[in-house]
Amino acid sequence: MRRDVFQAIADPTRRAIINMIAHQPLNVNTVTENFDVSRTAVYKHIKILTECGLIEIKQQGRERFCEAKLQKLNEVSDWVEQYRQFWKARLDSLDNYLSELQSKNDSKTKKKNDGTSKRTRK
Amino acid sequence: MRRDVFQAIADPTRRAIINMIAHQPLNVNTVTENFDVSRTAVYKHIKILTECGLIEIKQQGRERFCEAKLQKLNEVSDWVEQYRQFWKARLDSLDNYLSELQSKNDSKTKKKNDGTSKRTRK
DNA sequence: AAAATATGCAACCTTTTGGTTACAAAATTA
DNA sequence: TAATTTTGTAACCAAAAGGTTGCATATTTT
Repeated sequence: MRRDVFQAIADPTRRAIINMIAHQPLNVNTVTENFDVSRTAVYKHIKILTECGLIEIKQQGRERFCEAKLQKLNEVSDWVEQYRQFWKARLDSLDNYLSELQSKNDSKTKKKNDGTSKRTRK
Repeated sequence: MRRDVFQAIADPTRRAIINMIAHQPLNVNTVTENFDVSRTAVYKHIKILTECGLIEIKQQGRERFCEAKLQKLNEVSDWVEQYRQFWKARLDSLDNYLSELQSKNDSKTKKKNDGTSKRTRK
């Protein structure tokens, strides 16, 4: 039974659950009301999210409130961000290309150009 | 056949494949060599990654090179980042708590404190 | 041309996933 | 106390996922 964050957020229903409780904790029945699958199905999703640490259950009377613990999303964030350079590189190239194009065009139409319209990217 | 980026990166083998070809394109056999499953299994993973746009296949003679197209990871990045406030908030609270504690402690032990050791977070 | 190499894919199998119904147990309410 | 509400979980099912072997096809190599 693999139970990591990547697998947990792969399911669209689970992502929707996370979205629901991100703002405020909700009990199991309330979460269920927003889906057209059974309470048991939703409960299983909640259990998976609990097992990988994305949510925590707090009992209050006969109800259990699901509280989002989104620190765990750091794992995903870290993994994704390590590749940002690989998809940013091309955008930068396009940027340079466009701004070169712009310069050429500028010098063709008007001789004066202070360069303020040049696109930049940090 | 659901084929979205979240589902694609849920499998650890596929994440490993992405990692391999992020730096330079590799042909199918070379990718396969690094795993202990069959070429067919790896091929299926590559197909899934292709179908959701994370990699592109370029034929070159009898070989096919797999090239990473990681722009699609933006979908994941965007989804995760929208929640950052929810897990950053608590760290900030802890930070404030710790720095308050520090102040109290400082004023108890030595009267003089220029505050340079105070923890800050932007 | 023949052999070797690199790949795509069908057919099949087992395990996992996501869902269901049915029932039990604990807490609240009437 | 009896009825209601909220939840946990067992038992079961169909479909999807991840894997395998075997074979066909296209390109090089020899």
